[in-house]
Amino acid sequence: MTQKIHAKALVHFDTIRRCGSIRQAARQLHLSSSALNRQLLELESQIGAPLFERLSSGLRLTPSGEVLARHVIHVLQDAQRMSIELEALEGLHSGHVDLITVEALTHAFVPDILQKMARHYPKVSTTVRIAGSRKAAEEVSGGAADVAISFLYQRDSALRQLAVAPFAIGAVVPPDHPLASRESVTFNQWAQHPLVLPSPEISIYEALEPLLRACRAPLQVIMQTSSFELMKQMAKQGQGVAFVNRLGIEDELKQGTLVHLPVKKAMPSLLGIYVRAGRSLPPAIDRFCQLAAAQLQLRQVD
Amino acid sequence: MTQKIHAKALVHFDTIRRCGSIRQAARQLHLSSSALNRQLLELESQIGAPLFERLSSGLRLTPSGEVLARHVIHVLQDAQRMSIELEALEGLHSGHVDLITVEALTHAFVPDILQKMARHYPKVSTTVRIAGSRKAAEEVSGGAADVAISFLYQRDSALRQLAVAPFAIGAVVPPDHPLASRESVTFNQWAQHPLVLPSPEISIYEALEPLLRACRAPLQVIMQTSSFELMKQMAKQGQGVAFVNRLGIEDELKQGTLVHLPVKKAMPSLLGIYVRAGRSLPPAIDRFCQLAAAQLQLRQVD
DNA sequence: CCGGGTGCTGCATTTTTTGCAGCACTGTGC
DNA sequence: GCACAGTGCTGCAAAAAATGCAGCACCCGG
Repeated sequence: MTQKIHAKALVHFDTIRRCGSIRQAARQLHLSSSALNRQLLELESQIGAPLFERLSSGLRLTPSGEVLARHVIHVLQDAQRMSIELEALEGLHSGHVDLITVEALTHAFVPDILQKMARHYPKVSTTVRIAGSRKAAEEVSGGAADVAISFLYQRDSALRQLAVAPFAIGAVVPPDHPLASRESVTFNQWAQHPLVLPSPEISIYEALEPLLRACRAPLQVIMQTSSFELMKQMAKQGQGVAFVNRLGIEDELKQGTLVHLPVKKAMPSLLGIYVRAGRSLPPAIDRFCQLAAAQLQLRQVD
Repeated sequence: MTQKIHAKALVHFDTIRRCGSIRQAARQLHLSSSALNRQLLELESQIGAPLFERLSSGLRLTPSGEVLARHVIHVLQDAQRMSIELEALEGLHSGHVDLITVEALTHAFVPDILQKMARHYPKVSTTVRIAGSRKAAEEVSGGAADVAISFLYQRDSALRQLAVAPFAIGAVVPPDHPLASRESVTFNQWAQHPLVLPSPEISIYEALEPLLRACRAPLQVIMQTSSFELMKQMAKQGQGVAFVNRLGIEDELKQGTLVHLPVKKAMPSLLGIYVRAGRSLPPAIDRFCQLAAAQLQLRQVD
């Protein structure tokens, strides 16, 4: 992304122009259409002339709009050029990212991000701490870490969510498990088997808890742990059924040593990237977040 | 002035660069130094590098700062160019200014502005209404007029003050008046003579009122009027002493038919240019205000 | 005539910007 | 040597701006 030096209204105008529609641009910019509309009206008032013709199907540039559009394009392009110039000068040849995340992401998700980070910005150093999902969020809102990549259910006004993606929670068992071939299984059916449950520090606990309460049959809980790795190993050895999302067991799924069977009616995990609200991100952290968001989108679709 | 399309921070950065000092730039921009300082810090945080070296006597650009400065200069220059292009297109070939002002300014101040306006922007139409100073302000805050050029003592949060200048209030008499040759005269001395006083609608009343209350001698008020012209004529004919500021009697002062003797301890009149607060000005009104502000500065110094 | 698309607006809320007052520091002149 | 005027910077509270929600009017294709 180009520098965020320039007035939002200009970038927004540019987006509206490209989309040909306010509402569509709003979706692309993660803004409400009303906010965007008002920015456009304000801009037109400043210019003193309408920038778009309002057609029933959207917008088309007026002559004045084209003049402004040219200017904005020049400005944003030159900003991009300057951005590169600044980076070459010193921008991303220094900097540090203090990341805090959860154990489940240490197997693939976070290493992948770090690899890309190291490739693009080798001079940026990184520290990674592991914590429970809520604890990770607290560290960021308290300023003790720059970025959290964590599963959170409730929004926190002290945090800004840069990206999110849902990941279905499923039962995890070896492929030879009796229920492994079923298309879908309800939680009550799993409840008959030995269970490996997360302890409350782990976010999945929150998603599972309503199901556990609703389940009237006696549960055979053979272990409750905050260690994702331990849950996974227990599942792998067939000692019990664990409940997690895809992330962190993707190798095993590919190798066929585990199968992941989505649990009906379970809230999906919400993996998000969080920074402290109201903070302007230094370039190193900004780039890190962009890479992380890209990685998130990548994992979500495949 | 160039378009106000761009982020304030950029224009402010440019001003800081030219001034070489935050506090000086703040004065020039009519901002507090703290606000400006924070904008600079925020900008540096966005860029990820300091833009100025802090010397004890001010600021000097760093290499990163020079890169940004170049970009900003390009942007602002191109904005200027675009501005002209837009005006040529349609900007100031239409538009209307709804002005409300006070009688005293109809002799020279407002006509001068209107003349310049007509010369620079012949297609912009203007309406001018006359009212008492407070009434004029109300019309603007209520949206019934675009601009007020008026004397106001108390600030109104519904109004934005684009410019102000103080004008000393003085006694106005023909040159052959007994006290005309005095260097300075106290209000009490004037009180012995026949007085022509303003009525409360006129702002000068507010400035005079404390002096009138403080004056224990019996006053010989031969007339109280809201008509500036009437006060002036009464003074000219020697029927009584009027109290006004220089504006509106400048012709007579130049011709020598009246003299203006500042009254000690009288609050000066505060002539200001006002628009509704929180409003973004259409180009025509914006230009009008700029011309008016320039005229204000012109009259103030000479 | 319905449903989904558009731009737009009033209102309450959140977020950002601003000014005031005051701190620490640095040269300058007496 | 020491007050003094100048600098940049910061905590806090008030002012201002941006935003989202819900809902309006409109238009077009089924």
